[in-house]
Amino acid sequence: MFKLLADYIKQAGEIDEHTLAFILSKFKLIKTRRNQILLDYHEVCKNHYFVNKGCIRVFTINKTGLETTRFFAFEGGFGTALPSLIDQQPAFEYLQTIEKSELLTITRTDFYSLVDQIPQFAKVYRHILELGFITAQKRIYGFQGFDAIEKVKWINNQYPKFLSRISNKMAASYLGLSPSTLSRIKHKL
Amino acid sequence: MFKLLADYIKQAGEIDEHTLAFILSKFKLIKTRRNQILLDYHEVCKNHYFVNKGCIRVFTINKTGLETTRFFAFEGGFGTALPSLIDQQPAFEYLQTIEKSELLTITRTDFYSLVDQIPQFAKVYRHILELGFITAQKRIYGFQGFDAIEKVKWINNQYPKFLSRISNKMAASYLGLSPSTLSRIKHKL
DNA sequence: TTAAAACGTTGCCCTAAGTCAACGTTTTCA
DNA sequence: TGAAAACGTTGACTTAGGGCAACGTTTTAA
Repeated sequence: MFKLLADYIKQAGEIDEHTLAFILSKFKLIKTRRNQILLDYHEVCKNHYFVNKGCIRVFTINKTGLETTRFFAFEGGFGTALPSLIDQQPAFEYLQTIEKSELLTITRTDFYSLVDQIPQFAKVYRHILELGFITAQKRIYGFQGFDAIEKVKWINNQYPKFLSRISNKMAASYLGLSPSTLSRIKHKL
Repeated sequence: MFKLLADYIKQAGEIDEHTLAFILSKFKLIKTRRNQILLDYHEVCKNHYFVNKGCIRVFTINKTGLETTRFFAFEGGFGTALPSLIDQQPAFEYLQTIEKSELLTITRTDFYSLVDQIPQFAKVYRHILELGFITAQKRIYGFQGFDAIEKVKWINNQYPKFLSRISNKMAASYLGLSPSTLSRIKHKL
């Protein structure tokens, strides 16, 4: 049950079994349904989630009702409303499992206690942040100056299973396209 | 000369004068010209820069010759090609001072030594990453589903001096607009 | 289990924003 | 300091992709 998470932690640096077990003891398994909301728009985020199975989507809805997907966390990755978790302001975004999922969750308090007390876990957090930053950068990089076809090729390249795993609507809202445009392009490719 | 940087470090947490002085001793002042390139496209990034005066622009040019600006670092902020600095791969982006600038620079080696040896500096790095991540997120957030006018209002809101300080061309390449469109919108507002 | 709601795809039309070009202004650098 | 290059602005034209609607399919939930 903790294998994926243990691997994730180990990859950030050497760690003894005892410390690892202590870290893991702070995580709790939760099972969620398809389309279950983990965090509502106006809530302050209090948990970090590691995806053991399934997928977390981070998305928002603006005043005109347009839905925008910011991020997907798949098996073996962390997902949360990080800005809200960091500064404890309302999230202004939703967290949702878009498939039946198994998540390992840790409270914000426990998470930052581990960061402050256990140097190896500080490294893990550093790794999460570095990866998050690079991912966000790549996305800006990947999107600016790309037309619709290039965006779709880009996502196929970054994560080949993306379009078959994610619904047309959510994929479109991630890529910044209308569902109809994405549908037409998939047909064309 | 080190005042801004010292303030930046102090804001991440309590620090004694001696440790602070040790950290500062690793930074070196460099003065740069307008439009001076600090890092070339295929180079691996070896330095982190703190902007004391002036402005660093991070940008890239794709195969069709289109220039895209990823980030501006102004006075009191850090700027570098962070993905390249982290993983020591070629940057595929440029660093440039777009105004006559004064930068406090530290080598990658010294930077990560400080991160590993001095807990307070690890906090500074954590802060840089958290801020970078949130900034990148806000930008994706701010841009998706926005039309040209909304983007311009957004940037005026985020950083009111932006359009007067940054050239039309660079501002357009940051906002993902053509220079003509940005020019027309500025006229309209 | 089934009625209702949501989704995917496609056609038609429209509009926001890009391209290109012209021209005056500003910046560069030899 | 002055010629050349780059930039900003504006007009005329073009086009990528969004909006809307229709309709069949899939999903939801009572």
